[in-house]
Amino acid sequence: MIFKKRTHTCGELRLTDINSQITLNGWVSKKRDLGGLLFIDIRDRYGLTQIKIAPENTEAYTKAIKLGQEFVISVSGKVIKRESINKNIPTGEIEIEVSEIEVLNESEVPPFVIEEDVKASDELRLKYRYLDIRRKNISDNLILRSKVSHIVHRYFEKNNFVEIETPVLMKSTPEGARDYLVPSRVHKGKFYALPQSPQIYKQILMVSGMDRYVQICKCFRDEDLRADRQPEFTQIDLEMSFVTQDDVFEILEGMFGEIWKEVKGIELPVKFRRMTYDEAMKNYGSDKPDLRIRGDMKIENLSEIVKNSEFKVFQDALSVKAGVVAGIKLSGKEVTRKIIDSLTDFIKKLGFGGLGYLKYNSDGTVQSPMTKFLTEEILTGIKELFKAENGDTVFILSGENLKVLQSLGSLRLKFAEDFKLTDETIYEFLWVTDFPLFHYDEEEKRFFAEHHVFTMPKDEYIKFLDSRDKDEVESIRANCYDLVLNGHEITSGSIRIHKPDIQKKVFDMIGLTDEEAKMKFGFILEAFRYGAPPHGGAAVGYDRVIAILAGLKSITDTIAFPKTLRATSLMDECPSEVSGIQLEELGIEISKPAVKQ
RNA sequence: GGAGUCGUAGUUCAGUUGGUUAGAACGCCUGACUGUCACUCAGGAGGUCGCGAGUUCGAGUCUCGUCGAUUCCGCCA
Repeated sequence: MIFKKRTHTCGELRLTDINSQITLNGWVSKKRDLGGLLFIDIRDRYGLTQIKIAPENTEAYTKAIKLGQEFVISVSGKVIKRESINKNIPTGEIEIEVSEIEVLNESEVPPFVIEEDVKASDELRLKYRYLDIRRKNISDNLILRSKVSHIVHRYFEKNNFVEIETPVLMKSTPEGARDYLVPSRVHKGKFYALPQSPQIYKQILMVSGMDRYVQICKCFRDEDLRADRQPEFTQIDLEMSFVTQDDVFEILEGMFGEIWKEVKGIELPVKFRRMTYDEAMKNYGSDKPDLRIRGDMKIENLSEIVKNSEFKVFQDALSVKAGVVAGIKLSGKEVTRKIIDSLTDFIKKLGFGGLGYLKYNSDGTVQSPMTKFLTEEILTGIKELFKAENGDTVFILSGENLKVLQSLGSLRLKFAEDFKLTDETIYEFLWVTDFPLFHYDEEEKRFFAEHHVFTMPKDEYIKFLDSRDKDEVESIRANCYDLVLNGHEITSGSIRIHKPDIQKKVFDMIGLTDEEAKMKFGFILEAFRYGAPPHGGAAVGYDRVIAILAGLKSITDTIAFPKTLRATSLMDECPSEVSGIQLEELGIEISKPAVKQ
């Protein structure tokens, strides 16, 4: 098909282009028919330009009058100054006096109007994603994503990293998340797995001497989804040899520094704040604290102050070994009966009997259902600890340590949201370090690796690898770290075990026999026997980073073709059934679901 | 796997205590209008109230089931 190709995009013409003869290609966005004069906004991904068609130009006018929304057109004409300026768009000072118009393609009436402030539901937008992407709000995210990708590639090349592609069809390793499986036709009854991350390959590449590896890669996890979790997502995956934790931090700080500088024009600190996991849990009840919250709202431990209290709820909590009484202060907000009730509801859903509170009224009195159980000394102690002033409210929970801290952490976030205490204009990066290596699972009565089985314990804890005492084992801290941004985990990594004896002890701890270890991880263990260098790395949750840069709550709109929470694609309707022949070739039979009565 | 919210015109929504012919806005179609930019004005078409069952003289409205979207917990780095 021959057509007049564009000389400019729909976003670039300005006053300086006046009198130029130009051609634009794009979509009909809006038509304003004044009976005689006809104005049309023509759109492409660069912007919007108004074209003017006068009835005197009979041929162009007859064509133009019949144009519908989303028709694809080529218009040629002269750039002229507008009689009345539109300040809302960059091309608002000019318009095109059309001499010639060509319809390149017609369009059916779209199922929703393509405009920035779209009214359509997510469901409809996903079904017609190609129309959704015509909206600037979405296309800008994809363009941003591409820009960051270029920055990342450039940065790592400059830092002497090698970009290596690792297999998408790999061996299923049952540790961690559920794998997506791909049946093998050649080996009936056997399956490949799609990578949850290229973890094992990148460590083997370190054994190969590749030294500094990076890859922006797709990862897959067959788990239930959330707003910030898609079944397939993207990581910036990296691994380095002969490094310590600080070297990995430095490389990533540099990377985020460049991204923020180029995308946001913001200079990030050269080094990010750091906090240990234990500090984060103790102060914020979370391993990914949001540090943007005004007043910080740290959790305070009240166990010492109330230990002699006769209040039964506190006594019960403190009588068990891991029991604690702790609280959090909400400053200067009017806490009504209604708010207390809704907070109590919130806390009850987390498994508590109730929520204690001390409300310091403006007249100096203290309002609380607990005052009658607490002595003057205790009340003073609490008030002093929190530096509570009139108008503040202190909320108190008691029970098992971790649960109390996490729940106060949730409460902290809820306060931040309900009372708008978060400074949305800043970016708070934070390294959380020294994660526990293991946790004990009460149901399965065994230890599990907190991060993954190749994580190196910190030197001073290696002695506990032979212990089986729950407290001792759970006290082991690892060379394992997360990077947290505004309360979101955006990077996770560790220094890996490169010594076979330590690796064996870790396998022993999680109850993996030599034989099982060999079956699951044999190839990597074998590789490690041939001179594995000390190494470590991390993986950056790319979709989340883009979402934060774009100011989005969900990662969905950072992805061109995302899936729903039930892991389907509404546009192409996958997953879908396959033919009997396809199944037969794979040696697969579908078991019939039990008929419901 | 569990809990919540939502599902009514092409779209976004309203629809009272269960009661006659289910409404609005935008979009669409027709007509008028030569400086609009959310153009304006006049008229018109457009409905399996997600689907199925039940209660009832009568269901968009109540009950149960089911499907889909979404938020959270479990799960997941």
